[in-house]
Amino acid sequence: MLKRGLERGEVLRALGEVFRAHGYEGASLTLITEATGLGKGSLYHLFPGGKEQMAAEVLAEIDGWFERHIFAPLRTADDPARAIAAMIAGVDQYFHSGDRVCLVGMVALGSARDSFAEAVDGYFARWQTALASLLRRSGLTNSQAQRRAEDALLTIQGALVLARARGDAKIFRRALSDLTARLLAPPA
Amino acid sequence: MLKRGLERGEVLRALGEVFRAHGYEGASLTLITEATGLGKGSLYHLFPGGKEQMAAEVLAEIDGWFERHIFAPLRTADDPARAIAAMIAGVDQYFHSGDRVCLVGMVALGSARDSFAEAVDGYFARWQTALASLLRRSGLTNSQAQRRAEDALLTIQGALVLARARGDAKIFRRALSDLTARLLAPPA
DNA sequence: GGAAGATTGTACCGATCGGTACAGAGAGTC
DNA sequence: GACTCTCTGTACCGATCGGTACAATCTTCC
Repeated sequence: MLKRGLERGEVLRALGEVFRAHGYEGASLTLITEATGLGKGSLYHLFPGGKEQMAAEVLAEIDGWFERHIFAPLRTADDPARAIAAMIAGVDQYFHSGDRVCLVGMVALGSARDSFAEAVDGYFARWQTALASLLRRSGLTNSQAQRRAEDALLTIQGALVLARARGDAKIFRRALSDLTARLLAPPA
Repeated sequence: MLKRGLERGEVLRALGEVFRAHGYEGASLTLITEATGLGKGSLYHLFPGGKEQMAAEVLAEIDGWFERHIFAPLRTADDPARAIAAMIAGVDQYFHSGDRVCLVGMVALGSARDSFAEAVDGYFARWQTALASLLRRSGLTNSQAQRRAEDALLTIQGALVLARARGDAKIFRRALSDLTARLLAPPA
């Protein structure tokens, strides 16, 4: 059991924030011990694989969250409009309306990408497939659905980058609102 | 004068590739000396401000390239369709059709953001303003033009992230092609 | 209470970090 | 050739990096 009842999930959440704030290479063990309140001894006891294992588990936890809250609902929903609204709401919540950065996207851009290529690709691939399957059920052809899902993912990532770059979270909310309309539009 | 006739511009270009490949924090002086062929002595002679100055000058050089090849033409063009096509072609060229990452976007996401906040914000702000001015001349209202320009920047950034994440540069080309159509569409 | 195992803080490791000092090589000028 | 000034390679700096070793401390169960 962990000291002070700290669960592994809480540790992972703290780790996630450190990686988000400083990137994989920038997240030093000093920063990590500060953020988690855990000494090196505890850290390496929990994660014998070191920083790489920490990052891998953080990515897996993020993936799990999206799987439960975003991907799975998309696959099973029967009302497209409601499902899309729910996805957008979930995304808005997860990214704190643009104040929070996407760790998966960050890793993809950095040099740590190669170490986590599979996790990164899988995350976006499953998201796109889940969204496309919903769009197909709403009347789009397979290729239309794939393309529109790709557009959705790329819009979310771009909005996070631009919002961060310009220090204006409203950019993210505007993009999400436009995206909702674009996803619900009738097939061209 | 530089050894072997190496110009400062060439050094900056090599530096840019190192920063792109490893991020600001990941670009160690060892990596930098290898990429530029310059020892520490030369490096610190050329850039007394160290890594931070190197990154600042690289960002400035990128900014200059976009200013000359993208922003300025947008401001003075009289044929919107041609100007937009030229911008898209320039962007496609600069980012090697999706194989190259946007250093400005990368810096924006990383923890080095605060050090270069002004440069990062200015780059996107001038791009958006230049594009919006063209769109206004093509018949859009000011707010429509601003919003559509914002969408363009975010789409480009997102496409670069997603293409990188999925290891598929075609995503970038598709996004640019769709973006062209969206920019040329009549006002809603 | 005492054995066993999980958990922890601390000291320490070699490697590498960004940066400095400085002697000397190279080029230009007279 | 000698003086100047620009440029460069190398040795070195303290700090920090990710990671390991290990003894001390807690829990748990008997």
